[in-house]
Amino acid sequence: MSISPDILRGHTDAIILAQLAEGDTYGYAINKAVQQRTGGALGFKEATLYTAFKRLEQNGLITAYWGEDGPGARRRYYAVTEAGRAQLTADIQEWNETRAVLDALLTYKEEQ
Amino acid sequence: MSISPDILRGHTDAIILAQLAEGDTYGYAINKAVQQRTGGALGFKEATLYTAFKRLEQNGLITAYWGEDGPGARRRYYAVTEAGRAQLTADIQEWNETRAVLDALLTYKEEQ
DNA sequence: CGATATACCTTGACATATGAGGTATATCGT
DNA sequence: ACGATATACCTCATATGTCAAGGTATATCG
Repeated sequence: MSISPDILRGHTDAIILAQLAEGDTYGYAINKAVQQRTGGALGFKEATLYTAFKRLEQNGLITAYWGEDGPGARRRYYAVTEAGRAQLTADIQEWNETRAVLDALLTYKEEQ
Repeated sequence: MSISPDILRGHTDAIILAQLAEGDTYGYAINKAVQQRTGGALGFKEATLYTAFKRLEQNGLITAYWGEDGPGARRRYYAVTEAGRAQLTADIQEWNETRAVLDALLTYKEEQ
């Protein structure tokens, strides 16, 4: 089983911000990194990814620039802003709260 | 901070099914139970709740009937079906996978 | 006897993920 | 040399679920 769209929803931005917090990178690489880190359990559809970049940039959470080197010139790199880092911190906190809440509501069944 | 709509999305049905798995009950009571169990961190908007009941019933995961006793006659009770129990099991499994994936992608920051 | 809690429901608006489609270069095997 | 695949970007229309806003009615409590 993999993660459904409705479950992914709301976490996309946080995942991207978390990747960018480790250093500037570009869309394709972010997606590969996410796939590797999750053992293939989670990956973005391309439309999801680029929609998210647009949204994050419009919200001032990331900035974008084109690569300058030869073969990487076609890559669009992203950098997280200060506001983006603050948002990531808030997102992680919300995730911790979400995990506690859903564990309380869903995991009782395992105890039976 | 409380759980945002986009984070809640996709978990609503599972939460309702989990409540119904403990015994038949009705909308208002489900919402109160969820609020109590989460210390107020999570509660359904009424429109969300009744939209979910409709969806779950159409998908054959729950069945509905009106209460028969005096003051409870206005209550619409729901019961989880076999398909609903199977769905809940799958939902819990997906939640466990989601928790592992998001912990891997988001919690690195705590280690710094 | 007025305010609040209980209890149900519908409709339209909104945001996000995605399918489907498009463009172009680099790399690798044969 | 060249076809297949990977890399790398993008847009548009659509589907779905949550919610704000609105409505109705009974029960309870001060």
